[in-house]
Amino acid sequence: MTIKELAQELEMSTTTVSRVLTGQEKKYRISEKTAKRVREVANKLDFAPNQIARNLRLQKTNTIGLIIPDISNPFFANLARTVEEELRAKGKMVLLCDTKDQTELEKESLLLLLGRKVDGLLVAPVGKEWRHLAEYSKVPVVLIDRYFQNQNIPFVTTDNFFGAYEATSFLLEKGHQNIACIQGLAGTTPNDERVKGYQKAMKNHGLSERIKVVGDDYSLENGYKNSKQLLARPEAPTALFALNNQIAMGCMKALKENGFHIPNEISLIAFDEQPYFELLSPPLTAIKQPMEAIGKAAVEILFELLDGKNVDHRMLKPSFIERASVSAIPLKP
Amino acid sequence: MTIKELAQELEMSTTTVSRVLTGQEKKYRISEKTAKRVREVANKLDFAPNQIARNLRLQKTNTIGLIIPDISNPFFANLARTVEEELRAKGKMVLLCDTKDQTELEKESLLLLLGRKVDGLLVAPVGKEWRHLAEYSKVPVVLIDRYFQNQNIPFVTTDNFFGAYEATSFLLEKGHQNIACIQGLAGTTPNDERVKGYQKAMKNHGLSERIKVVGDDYSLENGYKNSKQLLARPEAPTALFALNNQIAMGCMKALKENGFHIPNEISLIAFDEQPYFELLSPPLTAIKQPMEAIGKAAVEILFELLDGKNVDHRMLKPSFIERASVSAIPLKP
DNA sequence: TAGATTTGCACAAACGATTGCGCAATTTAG
DNA sequence: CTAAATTGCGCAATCGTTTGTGCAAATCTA
Repeated sequence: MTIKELAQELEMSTTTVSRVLTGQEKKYRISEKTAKRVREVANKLDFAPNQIARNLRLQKTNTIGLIIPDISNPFFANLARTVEEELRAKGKMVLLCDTKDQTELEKESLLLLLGRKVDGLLVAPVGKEWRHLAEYSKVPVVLIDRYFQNQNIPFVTTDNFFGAYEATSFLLEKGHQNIACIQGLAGTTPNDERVKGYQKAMKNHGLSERIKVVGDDYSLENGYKNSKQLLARPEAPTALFALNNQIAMGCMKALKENGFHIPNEISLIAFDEQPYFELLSPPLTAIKQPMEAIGKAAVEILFELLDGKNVDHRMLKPSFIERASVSAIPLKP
Repeated sequence: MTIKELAQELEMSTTTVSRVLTGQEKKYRISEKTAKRVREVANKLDFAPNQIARNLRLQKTNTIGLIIPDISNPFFANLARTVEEELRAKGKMVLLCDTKDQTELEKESLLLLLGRKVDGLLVAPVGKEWRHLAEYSKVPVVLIDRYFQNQNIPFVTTDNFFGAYEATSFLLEKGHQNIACIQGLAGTTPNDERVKGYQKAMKNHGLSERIKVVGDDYSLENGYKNSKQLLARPEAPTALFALNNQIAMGCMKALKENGFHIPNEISLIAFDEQPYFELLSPPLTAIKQPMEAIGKAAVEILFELLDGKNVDHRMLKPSFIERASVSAIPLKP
């Protein structure tokens, strides 16, 4: 049913109907009597305006594009959930794109979404390239999680440096000196910041030469493979710091397979909390990112941009969840 | 840049430009020379047609609505991933709605998506009501996971009865007789089918009077609470069958808290496999749903519907993953 | 060479809403 | 009672595409 048919039913012009239904009756001096009748009949006939036509006319779609590297990663799934909820509350819908951590798919997604005239974009970028994000976008963009220094695209992220510094310091205070860090995708900001936090803590304890960073992506396999290699060395580490949840799983798998007892023989900390961490054995010590706050902040910033305001980035503090996967090491003489 | 501006640049009509860019040059006898020039200039100027306008004119949006109870549940997150990938390959995009397992939000989502003229709908419904799904929809709908008997809405689902029957039989063969089943949302088809599978297996072993089904939703808390209650009874079960992954987590948490050793003192099986199950201790025996196949099948069916074909439902076999959370019980005399 | 075909493109009407402007009818002012 | 002001609503353009139809120019037929 179109507004035209509705107008015929009412025996008046589409103009009047439209004005009533968009709440402009006063502005255009439609009599209350007419307005009431319009609303009643529209209701009775279940009239709903064609959004496509509205979008075209109003040059606005009330749609936000959400670009994410991997929705099956619980980190991003949670993000999507919060974002969807917040946007829905503000009358927007979300077009979802999963890039599988491939920059090419990210570019393609960007173009597709812009072609569909989204009002804005929320992007958790792959993180290696940024030009396409800055160039193509005529609409407001907010980056999430991964971002780019000096690029003037607003972002919201965890304070990765702080979290990693804290975690490493915790291990150091427990007496660990031989701590290896298994990183994710090098070159992406969160990863590099976490590595820096780890390095800084090591340096502060005078252990610069003990710094050891291995690994090259955010996968379970990466954690698994590198753990095995580390354990095989003569100077095997006494503690592992896994830079995301999937890497941590890989570590755990490797440690168990090789018969290393956690935490008696080796300690483990993960960046990224997951609900099941408390059920593992031992329960896993982790740095928790404020997922919900991140999602909310991103939407907030996006709306400020849509309002034409100038906004900066936002960096949120992670929290430290101490569990049983870390044990103290007696001080060596 | 609009097609009009592009046409001016080329000094020809929008008609011609449009026909070339939509590949109808032969049908409308545009000379190859002209066509080539159009394509070149369009490329150089990065012209991309306004999809909103196309959608309006073509009465087709190339957009599919995806309605899901909870995207933060890995089961559905995985589903979303597959669906997005399959749809993208076919040139469709997905509008995402999360209903938080509330029928009201599901109805609202349905209306919103229809207002936006999606070409079709993929719905993992809350599952208690179905009228809105059948009534409102002028577009093809495929249900996923939860479905409705006799409703003539095509669906794709795991063979829940079979999976549950198999799991229960496995426990029975191991000598368990006192097996409790902790269910999810009663009244939803997958849940009820799983319960039936459990009951059938028990009956086949002559244990009808030992059938015990408790619980009332798909949450961790439900699994936790009911496990505690079961354990407190004089005739505590020797095995638990948790009807989804979150319930299983709740069971595990309760068992650990109460100091019950799995599987020595009590066995546990979960319906729904998750990647981290193998890392729990003990690794959790589970019934794995063919997630990817489900997503693919759903998209396939949807396209058949869009092609005007008549399709029935599809029921996919789950697989059984045996791990260490079940032990045998010596036969009683 | 005249008429019939074919070739190559453009006009203008959709798609379904919103909105600036105008124009009667009614009310108010004087 | 007439002119001015107000009230109540509709005409038609517009958003950016696609497409049925028409109309010249070029080519072919005989």
